[in-house]
Amino acid sequence: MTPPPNATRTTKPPYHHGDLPRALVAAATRLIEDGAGAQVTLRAAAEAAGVSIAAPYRHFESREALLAAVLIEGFHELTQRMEDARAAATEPLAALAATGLAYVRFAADRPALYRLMFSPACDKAAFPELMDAGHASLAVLQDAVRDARRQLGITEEAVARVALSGWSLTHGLASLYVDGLLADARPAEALDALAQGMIATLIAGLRAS
Amino acid sequence: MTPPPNATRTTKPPYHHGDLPRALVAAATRLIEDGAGAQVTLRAAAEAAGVSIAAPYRHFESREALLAAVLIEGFHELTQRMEDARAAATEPLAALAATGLAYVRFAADRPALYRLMFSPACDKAAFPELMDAGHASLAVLQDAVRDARRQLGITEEAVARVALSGWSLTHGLASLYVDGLLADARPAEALDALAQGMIATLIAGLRAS
DNA sequence: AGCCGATGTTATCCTTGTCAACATGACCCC
DNA sequence: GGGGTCATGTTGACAAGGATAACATCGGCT
Repeated sequence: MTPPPNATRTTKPPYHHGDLPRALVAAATRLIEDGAGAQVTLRAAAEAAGVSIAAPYRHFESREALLAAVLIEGFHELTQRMEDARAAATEPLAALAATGLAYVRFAADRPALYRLMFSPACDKAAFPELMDAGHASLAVLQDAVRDARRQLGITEEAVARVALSGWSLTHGLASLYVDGLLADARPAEALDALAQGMIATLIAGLRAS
Repeated sequence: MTPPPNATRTTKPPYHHGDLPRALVAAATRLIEDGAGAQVTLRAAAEAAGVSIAAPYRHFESREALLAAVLIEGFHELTQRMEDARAAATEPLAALAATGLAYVRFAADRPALYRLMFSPACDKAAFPELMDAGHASLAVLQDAVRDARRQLGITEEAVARVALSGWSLTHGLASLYVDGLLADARPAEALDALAQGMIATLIAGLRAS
């Protein structure tokens, strides 16, 4: 798994070692999910990628920059999952609920990564690309809300605010889950059920206004 | 400010230096809020408290333990604020909304601290007291929900689940705010308005079910 | 008064982020 | 094909910071 299969190979293969940037991101991701969490060490990532300690600096300005790259990829995956879920539904309200559910499921599937994506371990303001990736995820939810505007009975200007409500709700639930503050909701099914219930309640509240 | 005035002196004054544990927690809190964030350094806290580098180890097992103490105090303050807000309202539904609003305001007032309180910088599972402090805050919200059970039209067994919804919503909003992902909602008033609207929507949704 | 243990200090080690100086080898151009 | 050039990778070193050990100090108890 160290040499990641050229899954979404968009950039041309760089130099003689292979794709070191990608290898480093993959190694760091793996380390994070294997328990290192926010304390991933640049040295460990370099070693896992099979290069020397200083090699990463040819591709990343700092440890934090590597972390940012990992998180950006995380946001891309999140965006993808939300888009897929949204596209699979046939009806706007169902699509909206599915989008929210996909969000929570992502957090449940990749808790360590999700945690870092919303942690001060990486100063988002310092990495515009990271901020953009985050906003791209939010945009999916906004689109889903816009599609369900009629069913929700809201105006176009309210879309952003309503999307924010949805994001807050799912993000809050997901955060509590990955932080272990949800003693119950242990099996993933329980979390799923909780998320679905909450989303339904919020939608009901919107329609009642 | 190095020798902190014995503000809420509850433990007996220890030894000859004064109350070093408290001084360290205060110093660390200050450093965190002055921009150090999760990268507070044990050395800096020790220096700010006017003691040598190794002194903190007489009172805290590790840097993380000091951090945990800071966060515990943060949760206590959060609990207090929620309780005050809840007590000030005269009607159950208003009390519930006020409790949620107090939560968001705490995050807005002390963003750096709030951030750390829900970050992987400190492994909550390793500090039972920290976990307890967090649960105490949640308990306030649960009590507020229980008081409004009739108005919300929910059963006693649903209380925990509904409280969780409310916590998720407010925590999500607060998290997005302190993470700077809310480009809008800059002035605190906007955040207040957003929070109130969301809480009202959620309550409406609960009553509609 | 004199002991004891809690508290604080000094010296030191180890990990880790970061940088500078050097090595290498792929690609381009003639 | 051969040499130049620049991106890429390596070695070595430094500084910051967490952690510990050995020593120093001071208050309270007997």
